[in-house]
Amino acid sequence: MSIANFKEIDARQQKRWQEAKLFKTDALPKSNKKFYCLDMFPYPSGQGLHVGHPEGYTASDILVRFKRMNGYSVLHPMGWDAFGLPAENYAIATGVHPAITTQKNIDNFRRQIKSFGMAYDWDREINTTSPEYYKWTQWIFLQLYKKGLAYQSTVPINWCPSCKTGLANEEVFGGRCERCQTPIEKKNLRQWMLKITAYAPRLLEDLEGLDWPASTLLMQKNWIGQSNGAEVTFKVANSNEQVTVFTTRPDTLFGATYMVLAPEHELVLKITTPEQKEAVLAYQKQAAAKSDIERADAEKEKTGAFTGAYAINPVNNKQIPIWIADYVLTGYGTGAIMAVPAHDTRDYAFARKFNLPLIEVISGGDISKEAYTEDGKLVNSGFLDGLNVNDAKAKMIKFLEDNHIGKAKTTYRLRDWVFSRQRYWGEPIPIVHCEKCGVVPLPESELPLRLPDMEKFEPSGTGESPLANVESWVNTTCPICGGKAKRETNTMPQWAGSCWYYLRYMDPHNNNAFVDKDIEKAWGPVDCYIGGAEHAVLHLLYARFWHKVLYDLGLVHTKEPFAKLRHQGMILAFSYRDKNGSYHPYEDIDFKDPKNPCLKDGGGALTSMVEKMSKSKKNVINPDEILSEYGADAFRCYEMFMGPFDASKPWDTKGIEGISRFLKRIFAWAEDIKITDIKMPQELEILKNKTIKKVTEDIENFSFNTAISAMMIFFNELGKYKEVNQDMFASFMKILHPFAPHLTDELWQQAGNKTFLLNETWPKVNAEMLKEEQLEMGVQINGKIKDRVKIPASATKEMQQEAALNSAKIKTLLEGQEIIKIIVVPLKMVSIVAKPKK
RNA sequence: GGGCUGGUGGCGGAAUUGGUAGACGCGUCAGACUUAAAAUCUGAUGAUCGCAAGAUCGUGGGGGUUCGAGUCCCCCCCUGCCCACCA
Repeated sequence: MSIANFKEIDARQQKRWQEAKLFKTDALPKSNKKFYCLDMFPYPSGQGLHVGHPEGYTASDILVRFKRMNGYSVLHPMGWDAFGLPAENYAIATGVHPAITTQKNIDNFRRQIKSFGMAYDWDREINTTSPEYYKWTQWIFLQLYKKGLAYQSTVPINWCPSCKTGLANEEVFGGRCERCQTPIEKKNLRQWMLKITAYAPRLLEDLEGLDWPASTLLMQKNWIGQSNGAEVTFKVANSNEQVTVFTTRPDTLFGATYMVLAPEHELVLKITTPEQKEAVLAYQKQAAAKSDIERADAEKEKTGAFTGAYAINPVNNKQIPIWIADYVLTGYGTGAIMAVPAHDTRDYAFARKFNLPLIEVISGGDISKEAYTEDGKLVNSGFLDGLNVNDAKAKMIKFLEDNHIGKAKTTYRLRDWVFSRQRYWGEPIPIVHCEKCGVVPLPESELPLRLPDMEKFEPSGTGESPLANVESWVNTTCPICGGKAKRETNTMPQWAGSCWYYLRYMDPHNNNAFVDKDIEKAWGPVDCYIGGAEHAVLHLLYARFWHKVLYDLGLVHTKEPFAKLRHQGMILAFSYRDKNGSYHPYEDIDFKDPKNPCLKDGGGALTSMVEKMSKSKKNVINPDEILSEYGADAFRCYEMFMGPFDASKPWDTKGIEGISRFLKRIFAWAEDIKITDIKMPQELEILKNKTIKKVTEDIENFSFNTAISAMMIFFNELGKYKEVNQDMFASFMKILHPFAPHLTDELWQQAGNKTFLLNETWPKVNAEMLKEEQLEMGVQINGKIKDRVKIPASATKEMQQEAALNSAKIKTLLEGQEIIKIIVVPLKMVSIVAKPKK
């Protein structure tokens, strides 16, 4: 019996696969059975692969190998999302060009990913920073521009004083920069914007029918944030001005006791009375100076100022005061609200603070204590009195529309997308600014517009990109008039390249189009997309938006890019702290007493926690080390065995030992056995069929952990046999192959086969065989399990009942008892209800 | 504050529509092999009581529905994630 050398097996098999071009995908699927399985491509960071990366890649690899063995043409590509801040920041610090850093990191990532034996077609590898790729990112931008979906705007943007760049709302968390945690400031800058809001209704509607995790669908829904309500126009008293407000509660219009404009609202200074001017200006100044953190703090006291002006409620002609306050946001609705303090918690707090009146219009609550926001009967509301909230809404909207003072209106929380960054390491925006002609898109023939070489990458600090310093690049001629012009110096955000990469994989070397139409029709859409839940909103929403634009242009044939989506959970790790709070590495810990881990050197007891891996917590696992110790197959199987695919779960290096033992046992067994044409015992045949069925279903359901468990149970039995027939051996090798491809191909070839398992056919389940199985059934008396009896899988209800009543133990227990009822659960149990005889 | 998750042995986790809780693996203990250790193999392993057969209790806590609840209903507690004045 020899010991498996997994390192050698990995190397040998990977070489054979490569020489045989085993993973090469044809230009088009062979039939309509196609399977496009996509991993979210990584950002190639300097740290190398995290143990979390291969979790998703292994799952997609299992699926792809499984589908291929089931006769599908598969597309399974990998590439690099390589633009981004870390490489640029590294360049600023060291002077090393981002292209060099990026290339080095990509080479390392590719080496690591290849070492796991993933069945990627590496001929389709893409890199978002290569001009051949970003040519088409720029090309799509031009299409967006031509459709009027890209526009310039001077907007108060989120400015990170540390990164010296603007950030999208989505990159700001809690008022701080997503990357460096610096508090955000406001800065007015000219920006390129993408009109994603134009697609808000479709981005919402088309979520229906996607096979995505429910929580992700919900997050997208909330992010788009549809709310249905009405716009109502109020005249300003003693003035020609009018204010339109948006409300989701038109039913409460009779309860409006004041109005609030956002401090930045354009009408504020026009309507403010001279007496109030000073107070209003002071408040505006104060609001502008506030940081986002302060403004977003919902717990803080309400603030505001009275303008001196009054608005006329169009339904009852009452005059109500107009205030300004920063709890009303410029960017949402119309930037103005009618305040109904009796039935809105924010208005209630504001009215209490400034002693504004309340009018109850919906009964059911106690408005002397708090705002009442639930349903109830309308009161004090003229023609709405007596209705419930929903009916009142409908009736009010009809009234508003009939009298031309308002209309039904749907608004969205979604904002347009700030699509420019004042950065070097991104796709140049293919636009020139001509002195005569203004904004001129670059002709498509001039793409790609390459990034110029640079030596210094510091941001200008004024808000302009470092590209502004490269005069030879910036100064150009206008494509229309030939006159003097300057290139756009903003670059695209990191999300740009990932908005369409899944299309490029289908046709990665096409020089004439971003993807050939027929090829897209054959491979699209992505059948299964796998990646982390952290992209549940941003990347997935942006990519859907671009896809819909391309769909409208007739360039892709489906409305949605990703038919099915699954997230892998995060891989965490145990960390151990002593009573002083210091972390200790795994090697220093004694686990003798499983309930009380302590330090090996006699130090005190430790408390364990499951946390994210980080150097400071001394719990980082390096995939390269694991791989060289246990081999690729053990790594793959362990990550799949740890727990449910989508749950976050802690890495436990002890756990991989168990998997490694499982694989070693298989190797030792396979080296030892004789493969002949003997007949195997029926119990083993039954178990084999059961296992095939279970593994097949589990792969389809992403239950990889239980699939491995089923194969362990099978092998615990199979491993006892020293002579097996070809079918038994082949079936086991085939179902294990997607999980442990190196070991199984090695053993397959050792057994004299010239083929690769990937080209073999997935084993079929013999349903007849499963009927022969002997099952153990529970017998309950009055709800408690009293005995277990054997029945065949083909047993009828009558046979089950008979078997239960024939049990000696049950007979004894039923002596002197009267049976009231017998419940038979098919193939599971018999439940007897009995009570003592009188 | 809102939304979404999840809470099962010492640990990771199993458990179709309510139907035998703890599969599989780790760890631990005992035994075999060994001069010894490692590796490997065999067995035991939810808790409590008991020599034993067995009994009782057990899926965050408390109630309920049911012949039967980890699973369904009501109340409460805790974890993690996301969003936070969206009218």
